[in-house]
Amino acid sequence: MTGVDLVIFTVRDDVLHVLLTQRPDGPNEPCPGLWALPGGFIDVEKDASLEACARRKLAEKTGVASPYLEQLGSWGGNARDPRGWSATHVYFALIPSEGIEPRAGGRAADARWHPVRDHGVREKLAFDHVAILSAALERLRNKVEYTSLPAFLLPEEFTLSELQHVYEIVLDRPLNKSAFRTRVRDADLIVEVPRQRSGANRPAQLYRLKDRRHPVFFPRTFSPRGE
Amino acid sequence: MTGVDLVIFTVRDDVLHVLLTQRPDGPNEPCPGLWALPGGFIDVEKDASLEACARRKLAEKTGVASPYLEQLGSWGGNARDPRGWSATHVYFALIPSEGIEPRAGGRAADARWHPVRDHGVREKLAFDHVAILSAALERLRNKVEYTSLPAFLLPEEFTLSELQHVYEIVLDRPLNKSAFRTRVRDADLIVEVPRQRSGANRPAQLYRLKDRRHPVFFPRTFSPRGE
DNA sequence: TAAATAGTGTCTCTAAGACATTATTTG
DNA sequence: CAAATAATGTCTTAGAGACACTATTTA
Repeated sequence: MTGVDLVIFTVRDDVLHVLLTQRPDGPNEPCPGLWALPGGFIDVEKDASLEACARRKLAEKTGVASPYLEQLGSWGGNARDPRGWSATHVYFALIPSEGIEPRAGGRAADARWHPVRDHGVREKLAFDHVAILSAALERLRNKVEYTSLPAFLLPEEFTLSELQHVYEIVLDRPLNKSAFRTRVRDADLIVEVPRQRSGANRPAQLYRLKDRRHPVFFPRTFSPRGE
Repeated sequence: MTGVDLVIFTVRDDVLHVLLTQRPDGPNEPCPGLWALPGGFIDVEKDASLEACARRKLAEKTGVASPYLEQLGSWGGNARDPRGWSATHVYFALIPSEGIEPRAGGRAADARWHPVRDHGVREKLAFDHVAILSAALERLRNKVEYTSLPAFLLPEEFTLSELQHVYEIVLDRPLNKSAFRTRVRDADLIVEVPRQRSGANRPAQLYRLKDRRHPVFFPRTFSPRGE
């Protein structure tokens, strides 16, 4: 049986979160009551491709129409599901948290954002989802070093300080301000919008992405970890 | 029906090659006579996992026991195979060409190395294998910029000049000699072997990889120059 | 000796990092 | 005014690129 699973990340209250659904209880249900990555099976009528299936499930769970989505990989074997040999195609999504509340749908008894600590989530996960989540985190943290991925965690308009802040959250380390700004400018990934964010201080210029679907690759990583 | 396909690269006569098999002719065979990536279906008895299946097929086709192997991604949809909705898990392998001759096995009428030009191969390919090969090439060429992947295309012992040469073949551009050498040295990925390669010139020191399974990631790409 | 390739040294340039400084708002 | 954050400038440093130079072998 071939399925599609999703690792959906967002940032809420300055912490990275992942969306999980609770497995239903029941006599023939595998991993009853455990938290799992949202997913399901391909509908050969509705889904023209694997990615179409992933987009459909993502819309069902979050209501987000066009988030950043990329394939993470696939996991398959005889040990991951008590019912026998199985394989799943896993996709990886980044969405802004503003105005998004997870929806319970179908057999997913409950869907909730879970804060991501060091290498995963506090709760015990179903199937091999610990390994999948861990791979997703590794992918995210690697790509943050040399791409514009964190921008997809922000709402449509954002300031440069806000952008730097999500980078710092995902990387879990501070970045240099002027280096960050020249890098972002040089990469030509954002455009000014004629508006500013004001507060009890100097107002900040607002920007939006030139392309909300494709990330930009920087020529270097942030900090050559030569150590 | 879920399958596993392989994109197996090697370098022969200073040119990148990919291994292809010819589809069998027959009344109910899809894409008869066209060249295709080697692959097949999972054997739930023999294959404990997707990767195990890929390694088994690779050994069958090439006889290579422990090559560099990584997952490339999966392709699935209703348009890729005339028989209907299908999905395949694709793996990506790099092997040295020395002493390796492709083996025809099972229904693969013929297996041959095909030179890779710009974006693929001269022959028409079966199914969606043009897209898969193109993705594999993109992955390879990207990773060559910041990893030690090309080293897996060389035999166990090699000189620094030979290593630089495979990089140049895959990248299709010359590299700076001294920069290349300091980078490789600093990355701590090779060790000297007490032997030299001699010819009609100064003999060259031979090296081997410290780890023939995992690539090393360099802190920067080769040429950040914004084209 | 010349030819050939191995291997190193020097200089420049780009972009990151550290950190100080200036700018512009509100209370 | 002070407080707060935005935005920029200056100096240093790491590593890539260009390219010249030295080293060591065979014929």
